[in-house]
Amino acid sequence: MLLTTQRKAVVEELKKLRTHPTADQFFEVMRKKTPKISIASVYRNLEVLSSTGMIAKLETSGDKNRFDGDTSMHYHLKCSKCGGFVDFNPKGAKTLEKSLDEIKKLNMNINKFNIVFSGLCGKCVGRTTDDRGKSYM
Amino acid sequence: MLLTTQRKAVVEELKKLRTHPTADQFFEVMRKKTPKISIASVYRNLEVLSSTGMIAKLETSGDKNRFDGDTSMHYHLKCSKCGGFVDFNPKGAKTLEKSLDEIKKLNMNINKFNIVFSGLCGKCVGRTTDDRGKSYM
DNA sequence: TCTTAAAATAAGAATCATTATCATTATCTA
DNA sequence: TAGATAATGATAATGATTCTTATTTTAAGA
Repeated sequence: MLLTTQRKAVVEELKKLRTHPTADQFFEVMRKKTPKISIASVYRNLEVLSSTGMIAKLETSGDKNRFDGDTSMHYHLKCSKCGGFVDFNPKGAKTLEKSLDEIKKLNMNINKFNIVFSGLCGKCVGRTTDDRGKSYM
Repeated sequence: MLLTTQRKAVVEELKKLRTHPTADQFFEVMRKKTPKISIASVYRNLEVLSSTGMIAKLETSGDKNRFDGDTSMHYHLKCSKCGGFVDFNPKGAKTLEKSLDEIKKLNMNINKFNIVFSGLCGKCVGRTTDDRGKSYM
């Protein structure tokens, strides 16, 4: 993958945001900076950049994928009414219970969680793969 | 919401599966039992049944939503190559680190996790809402 | 058990986010 | 700078999901 001028700009602009935009929302942001950019390039580049770990793809959105310039380990809190996404850093809260206590203090009424670990299963380990997701371990 | 014969059948058939099917995959399963069923009804009923908590929706949009008849608290392990989804019960593993240790024993090479808590944010609590997600707390 | 209103269903059309195509342009390497 | 490779822009194609509407089922009261 080439780190082109456009791709650098995508990473840079995404890192400025704390809004966890969808691809089409981010297209509008990029368009203000570089009006010639194509929506196909935005989709393509968000995908390829997240596959290398330079940005993060939030795959538990319920609807569209969202992207995050912050690749450090953190959780997300999603409001099921307004659709807003905010970060939650579980630094002190080692267990799920502790995290939920912390989240309650944020005035957030959690009623659901989606926890998905992804990687290669036993059958697929050893096969050639394009998966180059960033490791947190 | 009426618990019609069809909806009872949807819940019953989904609970038989451990495959976490997408809506269209589940349509094929249902069709074998009740050939007249419409794909629109499958989408509609999986949605409404998960909104009441009778079944679970796996909001791992990475691709399509998947549905799970098992509504007990558990995590999911997703293979990024073959696309398979399997359950992980974190009963003994209180912390994320412990969970990751357990998952390694399952011969699964995790390189990513998505953790999303959902509910109502401070602004939206108190507003009327259609959100009736099942509470785990 | 009828009757009636409300809710659910089937079938297919419409929508719309995402992906694919392909000609053009940018980038890398020698 | 030239040639090879990869990326981009524009737009068409795809396909999953939602919407529409006529019909059927359901619940509950007479």
